[in-house]
Amino acid sequence: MSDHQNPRESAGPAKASARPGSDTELDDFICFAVYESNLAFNNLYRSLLGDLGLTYPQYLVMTLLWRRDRRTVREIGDALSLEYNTLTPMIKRLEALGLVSRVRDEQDQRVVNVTLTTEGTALQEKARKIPQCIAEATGLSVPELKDLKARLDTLRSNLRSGGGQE
Amino acid sequence: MSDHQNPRESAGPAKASARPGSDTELDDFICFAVYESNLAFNNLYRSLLGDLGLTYPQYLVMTLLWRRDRRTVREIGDALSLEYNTLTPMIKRLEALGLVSRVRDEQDQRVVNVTLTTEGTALQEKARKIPQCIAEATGLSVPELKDLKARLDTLRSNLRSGGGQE
DNA sequence: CACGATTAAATCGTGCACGAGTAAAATGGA
DNA sequence: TCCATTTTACTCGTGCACGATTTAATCGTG
Repeated sequence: MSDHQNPRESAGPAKASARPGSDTELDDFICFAVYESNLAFNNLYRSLLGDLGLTYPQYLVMTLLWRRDRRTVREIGDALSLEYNTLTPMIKRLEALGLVSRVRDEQDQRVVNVTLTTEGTALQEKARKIPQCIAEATGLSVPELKDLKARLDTLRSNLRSGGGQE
Repeated sequence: MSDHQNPRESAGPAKASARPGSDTELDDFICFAVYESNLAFNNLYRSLLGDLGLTYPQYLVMTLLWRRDRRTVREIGDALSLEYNTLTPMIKRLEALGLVSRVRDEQDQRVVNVTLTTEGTALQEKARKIPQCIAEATGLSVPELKDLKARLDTLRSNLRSGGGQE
């Protein structure tokens, strides 16, 4: 009925950055700030990764493999907090692109090992400039980024422990 | 080839929260911290919104309408940074749930006005406790949340201005 | 050895997000 | 007035994310 009823006792008022032009009516939702920041990152990555033919989640998987090759699907899922039903199709797409190969483990036939192909390894060169571009696009200094990351890690840890098995 | 080559001059070292158990190999990516926080929020909202039969993006749309009813699809898209191709099916699902109605504007036949149904308005009562639950699940104080939100707003603004039309 | 329980992975269905393309209404000059 | 342009919305195809279910391999314990 009424026009502006804010649940401000919960998530905080935070009317700081309300510019007249932008419709920031969900200012007091911290989750919305995270949601929007994630969308902004995705869109930035989309333009940067277009040359490589990768999506952002695919880039994360490739980054893991560039750092340490030969991982199981489960290991990748643990690192990215993703389930098999997300990863299996995604890794199959990377396989179709010729970047990774999926082979059953000899010792344990349940396990699928994901390894880089020559082409997948070579792609790392073309991706080397990306972290630098991202860091610059944030417009924040290294200490600021470090601090923000620490706060987000705390937030994420709290959210998982609270929502998971309370 | 080599085992650990970190692009740490760009996105910051940030080896602070590396616990032995959790596989945090993407620590130095600020984007990854945002990505993971967003996933954590989504999963928390999923459990909270299950009773209402809403998804998180649907909840955001409903929240906008609860604050001010009768919005065009464009207004909703501006508020959430979403395109028509995302919103049109989503709002049609809300319509199928009986929560909103979509009617063409009399003056401008291009415009579709989205308004709450009686049922949609009534749903606000059941959703009233959610912001409080979310705020508590973050485990952060109101000043901390306010500060974190301000930093994310800066980050998002920088990302958009840099990646958009440079 | 046998057999229930656990684990790794895959499949299916739903919904969000976006690029590309389409359609129709409204607008703005020449 | 007329027509190109803009605006609003929609459709289609692809990929991510997850709940629910399924399959196959391995483990554990009697």
